Amino acid sequence: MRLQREFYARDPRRVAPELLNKVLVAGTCRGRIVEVEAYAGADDPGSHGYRGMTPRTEVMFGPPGRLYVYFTYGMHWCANVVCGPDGECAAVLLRALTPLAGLEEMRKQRPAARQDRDLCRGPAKLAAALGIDGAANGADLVAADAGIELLDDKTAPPAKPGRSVRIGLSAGDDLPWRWYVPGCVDLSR
DNA sequence: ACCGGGATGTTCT
DNA sequence: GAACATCCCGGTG
Repeated sequence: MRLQREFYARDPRRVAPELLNKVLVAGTCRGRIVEVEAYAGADDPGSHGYRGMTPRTEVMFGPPGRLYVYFTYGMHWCANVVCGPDGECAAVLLRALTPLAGLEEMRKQRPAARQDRDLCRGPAKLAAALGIDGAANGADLVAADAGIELLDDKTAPPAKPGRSVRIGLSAGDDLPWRWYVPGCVDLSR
């Protein structure tokens, strides 16, 4: 069943570990979430929203359950799930998936991937594999806007998720707000 | 396997 | 003008 609004409307550090083992659907593609990172607002120097709302980060401050998709390094898109109450800056970055369906489509959209295990091993890789770009920014997952939604297929999150500091940051890199499925072969890096 | 550098352009100072 | 929630490729061992 599809995740509902109240699931998202909480602290991203609470939502993040619960997103593990949920299923991301985008068109014909599906993947199981195995790695995430939480981002907050004014108290999180690693967040895009640290210095307040800008045109780019507007969605992050809006209602929960929407997709925040940003462009970085001149070529990559990354997808977040907006969390917390409307008006607060909070989101969870999707960092890695285990591919479940639509593998042919993913291979087409990720020509550089040598093996299927490389299709969704990283935030920009999974966005490319599922065809998620700026057009999906602000899409409401609860309404399955743009064919994108999050499902609970009754696979429980890991009882003891792995946890570490977040990856690739120059500030806020001391906060242990990354969670992952321990031992999973599809993690980033 | 690991490491180093280049790609590429939007966003904000 | 600098930074950037990254990835890919080509080097070496």
